[in-house]
Amino acid sequence: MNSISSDVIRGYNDTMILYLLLEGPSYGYEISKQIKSLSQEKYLIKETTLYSAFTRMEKNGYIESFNDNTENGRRRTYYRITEPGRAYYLEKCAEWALTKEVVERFIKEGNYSGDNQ
Amino acid sequence: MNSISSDVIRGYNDTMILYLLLEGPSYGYEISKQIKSLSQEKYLIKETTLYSAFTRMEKNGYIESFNDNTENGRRRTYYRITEPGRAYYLEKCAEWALTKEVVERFIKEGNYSGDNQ
DNA sequence: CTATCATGCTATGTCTGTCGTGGTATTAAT
DNA sequence: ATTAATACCACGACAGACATAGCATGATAG
Repeated sequence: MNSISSDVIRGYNDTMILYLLLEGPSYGYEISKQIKSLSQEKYLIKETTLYSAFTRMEKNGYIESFNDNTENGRRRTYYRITEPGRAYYLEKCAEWALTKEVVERFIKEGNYSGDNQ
Repeated sequence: MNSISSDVIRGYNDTMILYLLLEGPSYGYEISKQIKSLSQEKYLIKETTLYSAFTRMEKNGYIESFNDNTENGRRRTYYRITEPGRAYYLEKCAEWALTKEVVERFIKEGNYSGDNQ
């Protein structure tokens, strides 16, 4: 047990992406690297999962795409978070608090001795 | 926000069911009532979700079904947890700890002032 | 005795998010 | 030239959750 299976974190991919977009516009490859490092390699989002999340969230109005026309490097699609996106993110944070509370009533703690790190 | 959407808790239905089975054999209707009350009405598992979880987990060897032949009330299918089921449950608990740790790096706490239930 | 409600379970098909596979294209380094 | 890292996308498969619908028993009320 050193990484997270996808159907456990399912439903929080969008939240993680939006969190990173709160700090400013970004694009696919960068987001995936940030998720990797912020999670300390414990969660690696799949490319297809990421890009389909972009598509879905843009359709839902949570993010907007645009192109960087300073135009020195590679072609990229940038995304920025919208106001509905911020609201959605906050909802998900509240929902997380509830979920955590509920799930933990069904979890037995202990006996995985605190691994350092 | 007073209930939990399903794809958030997806991946923990099995864990919740197994937790309840740790205390002894049980059956569908009872489990659903217990999930409701233990979660303080915050999560209501759908019947079809519950019974398909039973089927899946029995196929995976995490639970076993049997009939109560004291036979005074309705026909029920009871389930008991197996050894692999216990092991699986403990794995999920460990995974939960990891998941929680990761997800919380992407969550902004605060500003949902503790609503009194 | 029949209607109704709570209990208890199952069959069938749909939907959604994740992901495997495979492909395209640009840039930088060897 | 070739390779690796970057950057993205199309397509289809799959699994879990769920809507809908149905069946059957037992208890309670009229």
